[in-house]
Amino acid sequence: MQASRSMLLKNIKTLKVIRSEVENINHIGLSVDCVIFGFDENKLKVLLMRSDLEKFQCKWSLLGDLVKPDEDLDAAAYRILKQRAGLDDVYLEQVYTFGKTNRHPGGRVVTVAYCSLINIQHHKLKTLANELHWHDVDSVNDLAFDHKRIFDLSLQRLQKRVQEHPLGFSLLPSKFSLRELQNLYEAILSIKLDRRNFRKKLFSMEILTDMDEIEKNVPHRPGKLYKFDYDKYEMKKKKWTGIDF
Amino acid sequence: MQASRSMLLKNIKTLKVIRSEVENINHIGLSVDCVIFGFDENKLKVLLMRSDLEKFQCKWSLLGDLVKPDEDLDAAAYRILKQRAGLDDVYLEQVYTFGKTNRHPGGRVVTVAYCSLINIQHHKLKTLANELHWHDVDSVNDLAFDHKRIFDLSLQRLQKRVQEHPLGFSLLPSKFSLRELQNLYEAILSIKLDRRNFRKKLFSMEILTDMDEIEKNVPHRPGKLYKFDYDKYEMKKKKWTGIDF
DNA sequence: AAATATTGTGTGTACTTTACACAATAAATT
DNA sequence: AATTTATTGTGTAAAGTACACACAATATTT
Repeated sequence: MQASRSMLLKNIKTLKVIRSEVENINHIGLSVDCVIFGFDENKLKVLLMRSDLEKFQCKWSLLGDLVKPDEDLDAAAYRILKQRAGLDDVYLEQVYTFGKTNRHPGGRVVTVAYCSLINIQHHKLKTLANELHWHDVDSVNDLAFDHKRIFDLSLQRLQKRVQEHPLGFSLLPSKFSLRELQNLYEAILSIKLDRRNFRKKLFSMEILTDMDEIEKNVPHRPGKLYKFDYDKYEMKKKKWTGIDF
Repeated sequence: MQASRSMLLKNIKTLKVIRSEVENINHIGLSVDCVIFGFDENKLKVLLMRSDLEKFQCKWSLLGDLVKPDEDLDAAAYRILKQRAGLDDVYLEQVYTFGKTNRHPGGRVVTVAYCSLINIQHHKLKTLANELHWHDVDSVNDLAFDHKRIFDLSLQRLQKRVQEHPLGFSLLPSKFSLRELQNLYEAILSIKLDRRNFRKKLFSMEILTDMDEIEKNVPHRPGKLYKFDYDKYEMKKKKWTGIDF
């Protein structure tokens, strides 16, 4: 044991050289990929970067990187978001872990997907090492690695979560009209909603505060502005019991 | 590059000896932990094993092991279940990945939790290396590592999933009475349900087939037996659209 | 002043959920 | 054989929720 420790110290340089080989043979790399959703021009968007791997150089990919050995998994996700896009103050949620042996061309890498919803106006992106771009979700198709699958699952998860929890509001300005809110749901869920029933539903939930302001710079009758009241939501939210399938 | 490869071959034994050190310093270990739920005597149960680590020798733990470098993540989960409990033919579902740096005393190990529901009668356990036991879920409290947290989250996930999908049936014999089914839901969700409304709900879903048989060996009027019809469920299942929070 | 685009509002119908009580039956006990 | 016990099987009314649907009011642009 003592012998092997001193040998380790002597071989440290050699180890560094051969580390990539060792990793491929004996170890599993761990990465995080972030699927960041935004909403702009009535469309749901996803933030993508240019892949840094040669093989995939021309393709877009999710915002990802390897997790460091002394870094909490969640912390890695926040670091990556900060490093790749300069994003701070966003809430990330773990989605799923992808672990096929052949999913990454550079060796065995298991990746944990995280996702977030941000207001594109409120978060200015800092482009650093990598090129960044907001893509329409319906035109995402040819991503690097297995990122299309990761993206698809994240979108599916978002569609479910947005129906069960008041997440949608974080994609909008803090004051919004009911039309903006309805457009948001229609975009995320790819459905058409009845305007009267949508309003009735939202008002009956009593989670919106009337700001006594109206929209500006619209070429038609302006709508009233509201904000989402989280406390009211906490009071009123459904408690789930019983079968529902 | 060629030099480093031959060096790798020469040092392979040394590398094996020092691997655990290297792992602690440079690498992240990856494991899978399985949370297996069962149902017996009207109680929800979870399958636990004795920890193999010394420090935790007296504690129970989830069924887990390291993922092999050339093994798909899902495959590792199925292998572990087979090796630890002799279980085959069960459906596993990924729950969450736990990645705090300090979660495992033996070094950096990130673990992916999987969960499953099985019928205790239909799957005979094979105790191999490790002692196994079915524990009542409400009396689970002092597990090894962070397994209590993993268990808690898995139970929470189960409670949600069982309300949205017809998973509960896999915990029962293929022919069951409505009382057994109701007991199951009451046990998983820790709630009391109205018997008449429960029956009405289930019948109105038209997912049960009447087997024209009755219970045996009950000290009271026996109930009719039914089976779950997956095809009917597929036809009838809810499609979710709209806001629901 | 007229045209345009969108806001704001109400009602009836169908369906779903909930609360609640009593007679029928098989087994076990006397 | 009669009684007790434990549980099955059944219906209805009231409250709430979901859905389909049309028209007048208003701010902006032409």
